[in-house]
Amino acid sequence: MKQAVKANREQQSEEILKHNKLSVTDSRKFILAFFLQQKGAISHGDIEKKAADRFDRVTIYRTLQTFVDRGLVHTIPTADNSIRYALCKDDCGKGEHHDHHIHFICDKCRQTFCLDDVVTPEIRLPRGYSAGHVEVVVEGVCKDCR
Amino acid sequence: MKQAVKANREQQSEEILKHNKLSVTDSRKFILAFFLQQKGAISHGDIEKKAADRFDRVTIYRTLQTFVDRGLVHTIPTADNSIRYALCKDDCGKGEHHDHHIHFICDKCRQTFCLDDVVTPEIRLPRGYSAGHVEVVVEGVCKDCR
DNA sequence: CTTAAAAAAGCAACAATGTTGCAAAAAGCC
DNA sequence: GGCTTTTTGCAACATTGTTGCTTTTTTAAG
Repeated sequence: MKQAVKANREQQSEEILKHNKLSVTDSRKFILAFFLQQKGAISHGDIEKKAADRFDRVTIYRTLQTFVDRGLVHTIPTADNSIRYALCKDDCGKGEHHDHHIHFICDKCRQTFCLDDVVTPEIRLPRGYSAGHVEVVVEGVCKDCR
Repeated sequence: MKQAVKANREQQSEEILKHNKLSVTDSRKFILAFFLQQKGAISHGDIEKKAADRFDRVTIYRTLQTFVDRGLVHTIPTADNSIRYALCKDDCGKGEHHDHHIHFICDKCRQTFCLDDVVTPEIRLPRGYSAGHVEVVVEGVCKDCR
């Protein structure tokens, strides 16, 4: 049963890669499947632990970079100097990101979530400043930990 | 003339340190004066460059950590893996931070500013989530670069 | 001003994280 | 299958951050 779910994620990963005109390789399938399995955002370290020597560290860095470049994942800023990555939703697609959603970091489980349903608010800036991207990170307790 | 301004910042730094019951040392005065001089937020690297071997790298790390612990400065999350620090305003004070303001990163000069007058908006979270701290980072073009 | 206790700085060594160049291997394509 | 392009693995290196310990500086008290 669980085997079937995993196989499905592998299948799904392969389709996503092809759809984005990326070569289908073991590491990319593995990392993408990890993203699909994961509810929250993940870091390079998370992948390295999970992969456990199946791939070179450098490969993981490069794969993540490729995914970011192609708009498959986006980065989430954190205060503790560890870049986290999360899968982009369909509406991100090629080129620009439309990640209007906010990010949530749980103080207890330390997981990072994309709250896709919560839209970033309009920010009124002082005269002279023009806004591009707005990033909102909320820290608190998630629904599983409360 | 400029000499006087600099001397004044040194003086001011010393007062802040004493007010926070911290020993007055060269490195602390230097780093605090740098914060006072700077409009935006600064990183460990910025200080290291500015200090140019006057202090050990470790001392800078520890000084920054002390300042954060004592509530003199706060950290700002960024997407590019470099922790940035900014001076806290008076209302932060001892213990908890009240940095309700948002942060602004200029795409052109890459400086980070605290927009003290812009208050973080209320965020309506999905059922089950409870919010603690809310961090808003806006990227765009600052008033000096437009 | 001198001095003893406390705090901070400097040094060295280490750990973690991220980057680059290049040769070998795998994927894509006819 | 064979050829071209892309990706991987490896090694070496750069940057960033941490820890333990000794020396120096600061503080506070006489």
